Amino acid sequence: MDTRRVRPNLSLIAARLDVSVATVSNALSGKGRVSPELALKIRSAANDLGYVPTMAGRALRTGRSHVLGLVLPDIANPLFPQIAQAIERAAAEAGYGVLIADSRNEVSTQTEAIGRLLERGVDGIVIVPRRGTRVADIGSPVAVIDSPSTPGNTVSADHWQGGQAVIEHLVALGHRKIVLVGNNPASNVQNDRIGGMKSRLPPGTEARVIWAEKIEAAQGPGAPLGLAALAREGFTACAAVSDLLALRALTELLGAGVAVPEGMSVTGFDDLIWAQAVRPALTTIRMDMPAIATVAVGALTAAIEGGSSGARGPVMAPSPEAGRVPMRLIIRDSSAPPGPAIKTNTANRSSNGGIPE
Amino acid sequence: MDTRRVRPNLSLIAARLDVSVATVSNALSGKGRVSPELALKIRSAANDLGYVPTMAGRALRTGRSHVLGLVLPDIANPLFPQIAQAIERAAAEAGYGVLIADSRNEVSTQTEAIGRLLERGVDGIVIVPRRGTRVADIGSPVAVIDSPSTPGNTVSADHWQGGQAVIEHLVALGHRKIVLVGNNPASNVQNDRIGGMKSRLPPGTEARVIWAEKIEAAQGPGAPLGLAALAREGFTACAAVSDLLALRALTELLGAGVAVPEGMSVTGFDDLIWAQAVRPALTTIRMDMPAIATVAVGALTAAIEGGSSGARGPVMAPSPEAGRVPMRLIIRDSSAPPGPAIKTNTANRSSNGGIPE
DNA sequence: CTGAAAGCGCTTACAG
DNA sequence: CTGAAAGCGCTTACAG
Repeated sequence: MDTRRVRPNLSLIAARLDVSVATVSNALSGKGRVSPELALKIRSAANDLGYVPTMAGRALRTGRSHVLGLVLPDIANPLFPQIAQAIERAAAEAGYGVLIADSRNEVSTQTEAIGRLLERGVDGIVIVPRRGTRVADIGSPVAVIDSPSTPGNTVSADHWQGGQAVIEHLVALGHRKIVLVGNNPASNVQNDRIGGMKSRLPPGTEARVIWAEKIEAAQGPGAPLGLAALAREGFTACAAVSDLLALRALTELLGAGVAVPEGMSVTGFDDLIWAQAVRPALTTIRMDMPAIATVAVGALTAAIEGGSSGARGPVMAPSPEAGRVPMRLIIRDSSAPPGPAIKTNTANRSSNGGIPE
Repeated sequence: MDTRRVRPNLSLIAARLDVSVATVSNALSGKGRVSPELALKIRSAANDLGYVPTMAGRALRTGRSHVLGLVLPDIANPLFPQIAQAIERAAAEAGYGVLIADSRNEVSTQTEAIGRLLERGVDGIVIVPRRGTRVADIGSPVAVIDSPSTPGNTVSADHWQGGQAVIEHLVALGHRKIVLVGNNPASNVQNDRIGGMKSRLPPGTEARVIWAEKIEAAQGPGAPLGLAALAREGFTACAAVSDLLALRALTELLGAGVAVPEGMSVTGFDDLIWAQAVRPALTTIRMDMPAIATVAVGALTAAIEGGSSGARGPVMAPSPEAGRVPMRLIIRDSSAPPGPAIKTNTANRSSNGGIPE
């Protein structure tokens, strides 16, 4: 009754048309060793039967799975959707699937995760390390996103340039006393961002760097960053190394009665989903994930399909600079010129703070 | 020179030990048809050679890839990390890999994505639809997370119960006038959450439902939700259907000078990463993703490995109720008893709002 | 232009 | 307990 009980294969098509499987294979792969008429007939038969090539067969024969692995040592990282989406698209475009693996931020699990991926026969691996864990030669093409490990196989956002763009923006708005807010001073990415910021401070400007983890270590978890006090000292802007920190800064300032951006401008990094949800919406700077993914996947597929000796181990940009993708500033409402002696956001508010007596 | 030039296979091991590949296969798969001593020798040889089974060969022979597909129609959804992590873990535990596919929130792309996954030979698919798009029978086991499609193949957080838990919490704190904040009235999930909230309002309490999209449609994009005015009307708490909305509510309130939680308590939904980053940290309610993933993956693997007729098409809970996983309330600082006539958060603030004159 | 054959690495009846 | 053989679906020299 059910005509398509079994999944059709090349033999079925061949039998239907009374030709050989080799010819069917050649016709379908379009290598052009088949007469146009026959090829047409074969293709339409394949279509009618709902033929879908079995990857296992192809993979076994060719030695290529056309699957890439994506290792996220910190899958809880809120950047993950952007990364996964970009990699998946770039891979799909290149004819590859993406197998994910979570290494739960542990080195041992990362090794395991890579192993599992390799067992599943991935042709190459994209790794996004949290800290710059050095990725050993795994005997397969590897592309590292965002933290240099083995030189030459890394692509990354240009965090330094991103930091510069933020400061240029704030300085152009007229800010002269700026707080730079980091979380963890041991992070390469954060140091790059802050380094870039510092490098663009014109003479006559003042910057103060604060690290959230240090503050918490000293004053206990959840301790306030003390930005309201800095506002009182005359700082008019605060540039955070992440949207998460910017969010914390923003709510802390608003809660302390410092209006944003009038009392203090706030900027973030990464343009995560909530940057647009807060009020004021967050000025931030965004990685060009599609570009980064294209570089990573492109390097991988080149190594895979190029074959031979180059196909094993790290691939990618020969110089560390080559793999740096510029970041883009996105200006929203949380940054503005320093307030003209605006005291606070009392304008929107009844004298008792909007709470009925 | 390089001893492990080629990837070792069963034949290599067999040759090394002068036994048949069948025996090697049996020894390694531990089916117990081999004498203990031989099995031991084979296993150690396999180990020495660094043998890793080739999935393509196994898949071709057994017809099982041991890979599951994960279709995210909205990969940009901030819940994605939680979902992907939970599914990946549950799958890995069951011996399956996870291939991701992004359908970019379009129906046509969703069909394509499923097709790509099927071509790659996945044994089953987990789908997380954004709206309740009905998933057609694709001839493979399917588990749907979160939006009922074909009845009986869905697992979901119990959004209704989650809404109830939020209101119970607020009512217990003493709130009697509560704003319920939704985004899109067409969303099943949001309606479930709000429905649950309403169902737990005791007599004598008052609730007002507002929908962000409606407000924006009427007053333009980015229009304020008007929560400060509601605070003035005597509302003391605001329960949002998502952390994103709660974040918007929180910043809007703080910006308007209404202290949180003193002037108004705020609660969210989902416990996304930023719920802990804001000040005050957000009281919210969390889906039990690991449990949901376990149900989804378990149903899939049962259908796959159970084989026979049940292996095709939707699988899972027979009744719509069976697949409902309870949500858990997480109490943080943004909810508290209604302020005892606290006016605003002036305590932390100099009279001019922290801005130097 | 077309086909017969070999083989990728594995597992599974089946025979001994 | 062990092995010889077949076959999963595909592609690729090779021969005609």
